[in-house]
Amino acid sequence: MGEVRVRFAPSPTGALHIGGIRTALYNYLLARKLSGTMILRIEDTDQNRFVPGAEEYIRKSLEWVGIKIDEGVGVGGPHAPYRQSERKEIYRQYAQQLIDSGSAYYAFDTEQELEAMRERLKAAGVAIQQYNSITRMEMRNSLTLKPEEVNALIQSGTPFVIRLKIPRKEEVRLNDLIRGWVMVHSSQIDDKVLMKSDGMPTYHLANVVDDYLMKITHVIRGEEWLPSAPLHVLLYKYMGWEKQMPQFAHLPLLLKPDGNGKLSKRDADRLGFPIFPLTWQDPETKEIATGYKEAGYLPEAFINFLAFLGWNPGTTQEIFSIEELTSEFSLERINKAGARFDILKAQWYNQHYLRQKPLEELSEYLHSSLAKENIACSKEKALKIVTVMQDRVTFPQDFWEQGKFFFYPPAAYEEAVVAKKWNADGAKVLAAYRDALESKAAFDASIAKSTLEEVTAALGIGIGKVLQAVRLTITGLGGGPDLMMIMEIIGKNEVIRRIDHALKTLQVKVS
RNA sequence: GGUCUGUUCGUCUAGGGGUUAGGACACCAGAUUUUCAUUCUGGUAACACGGGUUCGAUUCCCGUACAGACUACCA
Repeated sequence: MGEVRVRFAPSPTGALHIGGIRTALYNYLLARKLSGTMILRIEDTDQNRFVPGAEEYIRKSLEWVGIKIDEGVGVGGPHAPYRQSERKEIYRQYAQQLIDSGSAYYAFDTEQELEAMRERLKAAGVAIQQYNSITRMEMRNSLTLKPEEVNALIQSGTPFVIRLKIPRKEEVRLNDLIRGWVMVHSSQIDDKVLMKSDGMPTYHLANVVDDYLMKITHVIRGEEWLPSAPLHVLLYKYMGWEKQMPQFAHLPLLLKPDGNGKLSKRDADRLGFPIFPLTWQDPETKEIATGYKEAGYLPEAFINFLAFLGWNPGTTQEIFSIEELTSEFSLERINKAGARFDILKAQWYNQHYLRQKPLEELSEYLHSSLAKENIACSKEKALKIVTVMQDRVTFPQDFWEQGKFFFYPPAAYEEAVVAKKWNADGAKVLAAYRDALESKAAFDASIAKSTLEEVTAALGIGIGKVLQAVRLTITGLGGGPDLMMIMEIIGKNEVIRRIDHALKTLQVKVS
C-alpha cells in the first residue's frame, strides 16, 4: 500500500465538540504512526446550517490539542480547494457521470409529493417509507418521465435533485476495520439524494468524491456513519473506484455520564463540565460555553484522557504523551462499544500532568495571571506559593482560588473550625506568640516554628492543641499547606496583623 | 416500527474454552502528615439473561433482554 492519507472532515455548523476532537485525534495518531498525511477538509455543503466563525474555531481547537494538519484548509495542498462549497463544479461533473452511466437519475418531486408518498405507504402498512426501487416508479423522475418531458422540466428551471439508483436486490458488504464484516441488503437503502436542488452535493456524494480525489486510504469517523457506509460502497462501485476505495473504521460513540443516550451539550451544561475544547460563544444566542482550555485543562491531559475513551494500549500504562500515543496507537485496539463519559477521570489526568510541570513554569503562570488581576506578587513569592501548593491542585487556577490567604487576610473564619479549635489556650498562645515574633529580627518558616515551640513550652501548653487555632488565625480555614511556610510567605508583619485581628474578633467567642 | 452495531466492577477497560477474572478512576479503611490535601498500604465491587456446543464456557453458536446509531434536498 502506498502512502497513508487520512482526513478529518467536520462540518462548520458550530463549535467542534469533544467527540469530534477524538475523531480528529484518532485520525492524526494513525497518520503519524504510519508516517502518513493528515488532511483537514471542511464539509460546508449545507448553506442553511453554516455558522460564521466555526471553521476558525475548528482550526484553533486542533492547534490547541496539538493536532497538526499537513494538508487542507488553512495550509493548502495539491488537492485544493479543501472547502467543499468551493468544489461544487467537481461534484456536478461526477453526478453527471453517474446519470450518464445510468446509476443516477433526476427527480422533480416536491416536498409535498414526497410527504404524500410517505403518508400513503404508512397508511398501507408498508414497513419502510422511502424513495427506493419500488416507489420511484410512481414518482416524478427521469425514470418515469419521457426524455422530452425531463428536458422540458430542466429547461424551464424546475427544481430537481439527483438521486442514486439503488439496485433492488443486492448484498452490500464492507469490511470495517473495527467491526469486521457488515452486510446490508440494498432493499434497505433508499435512493439517496446526491445533488440537492440548490446545486450543492449532499454529504454522501461530496464525501466519496473527495475521498477518492484526495486519495484517502482510511476513513475514520463516528459510528453514526455506519448505516450509510454501504451506500458509500455502492457509490465507489458505480464510479468505478472500487479498487481505490478507502478502508473504513467506525468509531464507538461517547455516551452521556448518566442515563441513556449519546453525550450532548445539554448533559455538559447540566452536570457542569465543558463539552468544547475552547470557549465558544454562539453567534445567534450569544450563549457562552466554557471550553476545556479555559476551564484549566492542559492539552496533554485532555488528549491523554480522550485517547483512552475507546482505545487502550493493551498494557497497564495509562499515562501517554502525544508522542507515545502516536507510536503505540493502532486501529485494532479501538473498542466496539460506546464509552460513557466521566469527567472525574479527566480531572485526574489534569492533576497528574499539572504536577509534572516545572515549578518555574507554574510560578510564571501564577505571576502573570495575578498581574492581570492587579494583584501584587513578586516572582519569589509566586515560586514559593506554587512549590507549596503543587501537589494539592487540579487546575492552574487553584493556585489562586485555594491560596487567597497568601494575599489577603481571612475575610471570615470557617465556622466549624472556630467552634472546634478556637479556645482560651489558643488565644493565650497567640498573644504571646505575637509578641515573641515581634521581638525577633529575622523571620522564616523555621523561626516561625521554633518561636511557636518556645512560646507553647513556656506556657506549658501542647503545640498540637493550638496549632489549628493558629492556622485559623492566618488563613481562616481548617486545612491547607504547611502553616509555617504560609507564614514565611506572607511575612512577619502580616502574621502579626492577622493575629491581632483574630484576637480582637474571635476573643469574644470564648468568654 | 425497520436496518445496523454493541453488552466484563459505579465508570474507562485488560483478558479469553480450565484465571484467586487483572489495571486505572471513583468510593471505603488504615498508615504517614501534630491540619486538610498529597503519598503509601489495604478493601468493597463485574463477565446481562436463557438455551445449545464441550469433559469444561465469562470466552464459541443461537435466541431474548437492554442499550446505541441510522431511518432528511443535515452532516
